[in-house]
Amino acid sequence: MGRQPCCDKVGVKRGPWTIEEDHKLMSFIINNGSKPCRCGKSCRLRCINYLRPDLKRGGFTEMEENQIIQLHSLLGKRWFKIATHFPGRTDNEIKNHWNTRIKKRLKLLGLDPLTKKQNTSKGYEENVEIKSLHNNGTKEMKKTKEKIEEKENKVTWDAEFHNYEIQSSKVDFGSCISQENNTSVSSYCSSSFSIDDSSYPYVGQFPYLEGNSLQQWVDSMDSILSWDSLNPLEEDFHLLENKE
DNA sequence: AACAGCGTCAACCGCCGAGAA
DNA sequence: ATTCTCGGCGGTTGACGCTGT
Repeated sequence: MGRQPCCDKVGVKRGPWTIEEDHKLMSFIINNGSKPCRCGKSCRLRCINYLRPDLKRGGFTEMEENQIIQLHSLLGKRWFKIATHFPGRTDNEIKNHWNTRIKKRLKLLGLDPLTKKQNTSKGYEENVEIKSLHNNGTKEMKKTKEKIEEKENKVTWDAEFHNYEIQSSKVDFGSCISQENNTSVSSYCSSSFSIDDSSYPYVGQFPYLEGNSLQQWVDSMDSILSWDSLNPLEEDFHLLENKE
């Protein structure tokens, strides 16, 4: 058995993050606020997987997918290593994408997700056979084909949206804030957002970023992302909380 | 309209290794 | 040398939204 999970600590909150907690965490990172009542591990994860300003959002492009497949055959399930080849992507994101989409895509193509070779063992073909027997074959196959096409169209759209996001990320925070005052709370919370909602979900939500460029934020994040100083500061946090 | 099944993804779990005590 | 603590990272879970019946 391993050690007890750090989140078992009394008074340490778990579950989905609230906007307020994100604010606290961002504020804590920038060094003028209190840390949310979460364990360091959870804060680190939240920052890496969600709050990082250089994060790309939206679906993976076909090129990215192919690159993931290639890297997976070279590195195996070392998602962190794979993620280092995709600036703005997290290991979690890549892992999720692999498990939910790429695996299936390879299977549909009759390829073994592990070896990427044509799957000659029964698995895939058997599936198709069973489906044809049970669902009158051609109808089901047509549906599957339509689904694949639909998803591929989505990927193309997602790729275009990516470009939009990349362009958005080049914009200075200061100028963004004035444009983004209308950003709704729901779009901030959501992991996916429409073009109408505009670029990064937290832009405009952190007034203390005003005047700072995105790059400055990234730099300040990088300097603390080792999180070495985070746990000792938990005590300070409690003191600050009591003062509030 | 209601329900079931499925897909997605954020967040947590827990093992492992490194480094400190 | 041993024990303890913590961060890293792959595996897993569960909530939520979407789609089909």
